[in-house]
Amino acid sequence: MPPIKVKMLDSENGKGAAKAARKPRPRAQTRIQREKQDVILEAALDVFSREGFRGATIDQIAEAAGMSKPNLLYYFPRKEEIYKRLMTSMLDVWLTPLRELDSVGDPVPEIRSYIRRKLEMSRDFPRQSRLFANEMLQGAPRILDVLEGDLKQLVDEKAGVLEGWMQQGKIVRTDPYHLIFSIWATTQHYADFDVQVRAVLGKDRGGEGRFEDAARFLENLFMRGVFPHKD
Amino acid sequence: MPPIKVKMLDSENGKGAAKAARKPRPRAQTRIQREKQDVILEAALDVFSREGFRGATIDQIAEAAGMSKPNLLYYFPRKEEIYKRLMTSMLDVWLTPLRELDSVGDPVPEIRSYIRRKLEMSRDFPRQSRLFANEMLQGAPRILDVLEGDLKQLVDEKAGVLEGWMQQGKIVRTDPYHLIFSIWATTQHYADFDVQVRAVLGKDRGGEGRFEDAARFLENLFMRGVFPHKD
DNA sequence: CAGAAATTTGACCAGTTGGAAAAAACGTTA
DNA sequence: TAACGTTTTTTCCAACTGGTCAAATTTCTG
Repeated sequence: MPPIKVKMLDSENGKGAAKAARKPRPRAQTRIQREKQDVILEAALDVFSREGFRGATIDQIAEAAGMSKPNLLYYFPRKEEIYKRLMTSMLDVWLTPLRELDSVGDPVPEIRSYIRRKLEMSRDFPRQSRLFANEMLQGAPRILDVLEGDLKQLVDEKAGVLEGWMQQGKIVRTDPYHLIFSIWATTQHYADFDVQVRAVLGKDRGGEGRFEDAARFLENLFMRGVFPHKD
Repeated sequence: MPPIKVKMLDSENGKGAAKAARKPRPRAQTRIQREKQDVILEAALDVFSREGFRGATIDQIAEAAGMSKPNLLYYFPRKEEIYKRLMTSMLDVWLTPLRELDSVGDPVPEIRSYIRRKLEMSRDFPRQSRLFANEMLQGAPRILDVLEGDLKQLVDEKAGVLEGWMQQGKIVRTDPYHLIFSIWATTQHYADFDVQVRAVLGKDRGGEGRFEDAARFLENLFMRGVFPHKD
């Protein structure tokens, strides 16, 4: 009955999707459908990223989206659908910076701008970062297959790129996987642990400028640490 | 009625604690009380670190602790008590490595061993790390005062130590706060994002050796990045 | 061992939760 | 405007939630 078909990263259940409608015309999405779905996803991002999957309630999401619970359930027949949709779309965006790491480019600006872009994502999409972190903390029960599949593959490839640069002597010889981890960790920290960062920096230094400072610091850390130095 | 008095980092509610017992003898803790409380806290750490405060249920904790819900509630009359106890004791342990950073020592081994100890904590107490991370993701509603108080104070002090070293030219001149953040981020990553790390490293490299590799990598990153280099 | 204190259990409760069903309201288009 | 598909609201429910309470059981102490 629900007119929304969601592409999901399902792995186990293949039963709920049956129940063929009498009029099998899916009939393309309405304008309202698209709009409301966006509103819901936006609200859900807020709630899920704070409370995690179990901690979030449909009521909270519905209220944040400015609609009644049954109305919300009309668009996403179950809580998990919302979460999955958020997850997949987030993962896609989230990995774009790494995908753009180009073996053809020069290592220094390539790595530098990768770090910068990742930091910008923490600044501009902190909730997505937290959503992801929340899933990780829970042991990634819903996206483990993605991690072991697409993500591993992408990282393997980029680790290869880094290793190539190392062999050419363009960057210091080190573990490419842990290098990637450290970039993830340091940049995402500013989204996931934002409260702590701001609390420690205090009112004066905890403003928007903290991202500038972080960028400067990280660039320094990685450049001096990762690249051969001759001074 | 409940014989357990918990030291908590309360900030607002000062009402529930009243209700003076008729026999005001607190009567010291029983052996059973100590044992069971430990069992409960252990179980609660498991559940809270995975599900967060809201996501965790007393039933889950009780089952993990091998006792009935009312029995558990006999020792900790409310869910929040358990959480607070975990939080305070965890925070204390968690900051020990930073407290030990000694201004008198030599910067290189001091910072190096700080990183090592933090990484060891991620390896040996990953659930504590995740518990903390979970609280951060939620905006630290229950420990914000600690962050802005004790934690900030400690970090301010240690940032001062780092700055001293910088002025002596013993370490590279950089932002001491973000340096501390980056050590936190990179080391805690191996606890909080453990699933991801293992998924990406794969079966062959994802074993226990990953902490060795991480230690080697991080040492390299920070030493070469933070300290003046003359080769 | 008796009695008291400590511990455990079972039954229970009110509020919340995810979700179903159906009817009502709305919008569109022939 | 009538008919039909879409959207929204109302009502409802069973399972789960945090927590209470009194009774039953176990453990300790004199």
